[in-house]
This record gives sequence, structure tokens and C-alpha cells, in this order.
Amino acid sequence: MAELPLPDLDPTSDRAVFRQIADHIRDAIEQGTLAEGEKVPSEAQLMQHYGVARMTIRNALQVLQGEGLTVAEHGRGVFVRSHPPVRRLASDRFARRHREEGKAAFIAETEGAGGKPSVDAIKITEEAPSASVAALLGLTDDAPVIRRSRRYLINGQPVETAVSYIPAEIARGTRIAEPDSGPGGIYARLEELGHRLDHFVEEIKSRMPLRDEMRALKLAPGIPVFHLVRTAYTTDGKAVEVCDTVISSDAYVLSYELPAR
Amino acid sequence: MAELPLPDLDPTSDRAVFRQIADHIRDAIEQGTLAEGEKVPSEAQLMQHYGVARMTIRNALQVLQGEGLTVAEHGRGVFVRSHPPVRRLASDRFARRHREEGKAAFIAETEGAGGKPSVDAIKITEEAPSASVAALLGLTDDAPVIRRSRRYLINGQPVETAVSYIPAEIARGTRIAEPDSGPGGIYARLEELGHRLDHFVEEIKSRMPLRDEMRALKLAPGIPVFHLVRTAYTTDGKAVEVCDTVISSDAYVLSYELPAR
DNA sequence: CCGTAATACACGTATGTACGAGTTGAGGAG
DNA sequence: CTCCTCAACTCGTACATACGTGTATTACGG
Repeated sequence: MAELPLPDLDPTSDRAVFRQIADHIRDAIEQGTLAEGEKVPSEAQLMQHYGVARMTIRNALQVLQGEGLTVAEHGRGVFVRSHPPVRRLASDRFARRHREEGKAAFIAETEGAGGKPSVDAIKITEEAPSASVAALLGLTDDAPVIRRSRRYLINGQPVETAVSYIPAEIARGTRIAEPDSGPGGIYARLEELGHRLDHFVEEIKSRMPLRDEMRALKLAPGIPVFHLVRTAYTTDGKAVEVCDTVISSDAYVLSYELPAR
Repeated sequence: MAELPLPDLDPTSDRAVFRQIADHIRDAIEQGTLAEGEKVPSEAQLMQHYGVARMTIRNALQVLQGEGLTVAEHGRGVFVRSHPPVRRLASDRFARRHREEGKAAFIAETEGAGGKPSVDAIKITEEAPSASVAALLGLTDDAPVIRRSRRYLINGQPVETAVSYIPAEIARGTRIAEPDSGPGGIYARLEELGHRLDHFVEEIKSRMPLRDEMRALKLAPGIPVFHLVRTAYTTDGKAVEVCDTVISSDAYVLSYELPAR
């Protein structure tokens, strides 16, 4: 094992021992002494080095894991998280010119960046919308919606789950209610149906994933998600779609261009 | 103490005991049985209820804390996190019409939402930019920048830290290099100096806060941050400012409007 | 030479104990 | 009645121990 030069504890410090240890390892990571993917000394080694109990070491390691700096692999060790190549989700990804090329936004964007896109777990149902979706779509209580849920993967790695809601009055019986929505995706279909799209509004939250999201996106502990809700408006000001997506925050950087006017 | 009806453990389950306990409490929170701000049963009570060791209870509580669902208060108990009123950070906040009203974006926006804005810890220095800032500003190696760092608070609660970088060639000796940048903020000053702003590009990451950020924003464990880097471009395509901000994710929802064209 | 079984090592889960430190409320002193 | 002290309760930190489960290496037998 390559010797990692860790400082000794400062017994005069007020700072808890396990925090001091976490600080030492964090510093080593931030300064590159411990490189990405490299193995952090084992619990036993750290116990020996610092002369403390295992619980203290585990507390320290848990701090780092909660910060998303390390991942523990059962039976193998604790490793410095390697940050996967981050993709940029650009604000013009729904521009009509892309749609007219016949590809859905995700496919076009991923292939353009040299990745192999795939879509997974497509489920389509018709149901009553939640209160918040109904409000965004401007629907009355009992108007049903078509619900399209699916999962996006890049090179087999899940990166995003998405659920679209379209008023059933618009989508029922059209290709929007089929698993394969055809070239250009559902936005192309909506325009063909005479709903000329004018703009989108995206609302972005950041939070820790729920249990299900952690599973669906194969997220390591300490990795938050973007929760993005996009509403599509037509030129006559009507909302025709709401898309609720959860995006792994280490797969993407979001990018927006804003006019200064 | 109001009795919280928690299920018993399932001894046949593969799921670790502390995870089962975390699941029970999480369910109670999600179903509203445990309301926001309410006290989770104490460690001693949970030990008694489940008949397990304290470490097992603490592991369970730590899971929930890592998910941002609860906060522990030393000497008082563990409480269901209450989500503060979330504010919307709109994409038109830097529109010229706002600037011309003579208020900086943050002040105008916060007062509009009925909060008391304040700004804190203003520090201005001149220094050599980091490689990434230099690249965004299109500067050569040794061209210095003016660095304006500050912290924004709403009703005394810190919500955002921001650091702006402006080429020293532009800002040196102007009001941009003073603590009070005057009405309309530095964007107003830049336009007065003949740098007519055309558009901004914002890049958004989501991640767990670093130690310093956690302190500066008074963040509870389990709360991620937005890391937003905005670059301001003039009509002749030159970058004149880079603003690097870290925003508490439970203070804000970001909102953007995108054209469909 | 190869496959398999034993082994060492890694983290995961759980028990029990002890003491420290912040908060709160009850009860006694003034 | 008020103030203060103290006890009780809370979470925070740290120790010691034991066993489970997954991984990788080594040694041995075929």
C-alpha cells in the first residue's frame, strides 16, 4: 500500500476526532494526494494510524460519503469518487430546428456528445392528474391526462427519469399515447396536431433523491438530483404538456442562455 | 408524548434493521403522520419500541438526516424538517427594465416577495484569475481581475454567496471596484461604461456543499446547493463578467423561460 | 496447468457501555 | 412571586466486541 501521509490528531482542538480525521482525508482528496478512483486507507489502517476505535473511523468516512467525495464498496474498500464526464443540457435543446431533424432531444444530444443513448421502462397510462399537474395544465378537476413515463440511459447508465402529462383530450388515440411517439418526439406530434409551440417554462429544484429515485438512477449516497418540471405553452398561451424529470446531478450541468433585455 | 404508531420489525426481511426503522419513520413523514416541525420520538423511545441498541437507532436517524428529511438539535430532539417558503429565481431577473429601476436584482426580487434583503461580507480585491475564470472571460494569463465577493441574506438568513470577476482593465478605478456599486448594481455600471449587455449564459450544477459553504449558508446536513456560474456577454460578443454563486437549494427554485423556436 | 477451496481482508450490521454537552422544566431558596 | 439550581432528558462522541457478507488472493489437489 502506498503510504498516504496523514497528519496526526490535534488533541488540543475542540473539533471532534472523527471530524479531524474526515478533514485530513478531505484535504488529501482536494489536493490530489488521493486521486480520483484511488483507494482510501482501510478502516483497520486508519484505526492503527490514529489509534482510535473503528466507530470513530467509520463516522469520519461517513462524513465524506455524505459529501459525495467517496464511495464504499463492500469487501473492496473505500474509493475516491471519480467524476464521470459531465454532459451539458443546453437550453436550446427543444428548439424547433432540432425537432425538424426528426430526433428526440435526448437522442440527438447524446449522440452529438458521442454517447450511446437508450430509453427504458416506457409506460403509458390514462389517469386523473395530481393537483399540481392539473393546475399547470389549467385543467378542471376530472379531466384525465395521458401519462408517459420512461427512463433515459447513456451507455447503459441511467441518468434521468421523466414523466410527461398531456391532456387526454389532446393526446388520446394519437401517436402520443403510443410507446414509440415517432420522429421528433411528442413535441413534433403536438405541432402536427395544430398545437404550435411557443415557449417552455422550466422550474428547477435540487434535493436529495428519494429511495426509489436512488434505485432508478443507481445513485451513490451523497449525490443530489435535479428535479425539473417543464411546461410547454402554445402560441395561444395554452399549456399542452407538463414534463416532470429527475436528473442525476453528476451526469449533467444545465445550461441556459438569457437575454439581457 | 403523542404516541406515534410505528410498525414492528419484520424479522424475515433481508433489509437491515436500521433501514426498516428508517423506512417506518420516512413513511410516517411522507404520509403526514409526522408533520413538519414535529418531534421524532427520541432515541431512547425508539430503542424501547424496537428493542434494539442505540447505534441501530442512530444509524436509522442518520439515513433520514442524509436525505434531508430531519434535523437533529442537540439537547432537544430530532425534528421533521420544515420547508421554508421557497422563492423563485426567475430567468428575467437581469432584464434591463429591472436594472433601470435602480435596484440590484437581488434587492428588487426579495422585496417584491415580501422579504427583507441584506448583503454581507463584501470583499473586493484585485488578483490573478483562476484558469477557468480566465477562460470564460477570454483573458490571457496575467491579466488581473477585480473580484467582488459577498453574501446575500433574506430576513437575516443567508441564502447565497456570490463572487464576481470583472477584468481589471474594465473595472479598475470605477465604482465597480467599490463596496457599494451604486443603483442598479454592477450591470448598470458596465452599461454606463459603454459595455452594452446582450445576454447571459448560466451553468448550473447541483452538489453537496463543501465545509465552508455549509457554514456560510448555515445549511443543515442533507441539503444540497446550486452552483451557478453566470457569464455576461456584450453585444459585440465579449465576456465582461463572470459571477460564481452558491445557492441554498431549499431557499430557491430556479425558473427559466425558453423559446420553442 | 487449471479449477477450487481455504484464507485473509474489506466493509456492513448490531450489541453494550461510558461520558460529554445542550435544553428544559420542576422545585426550592430568597 | 421571582430567580436560580439541579435533575432529567436529549443528542454527540468514543470506546470495545462480535459476527455477517462480499472480494481477492493463495495454496492445494486433481
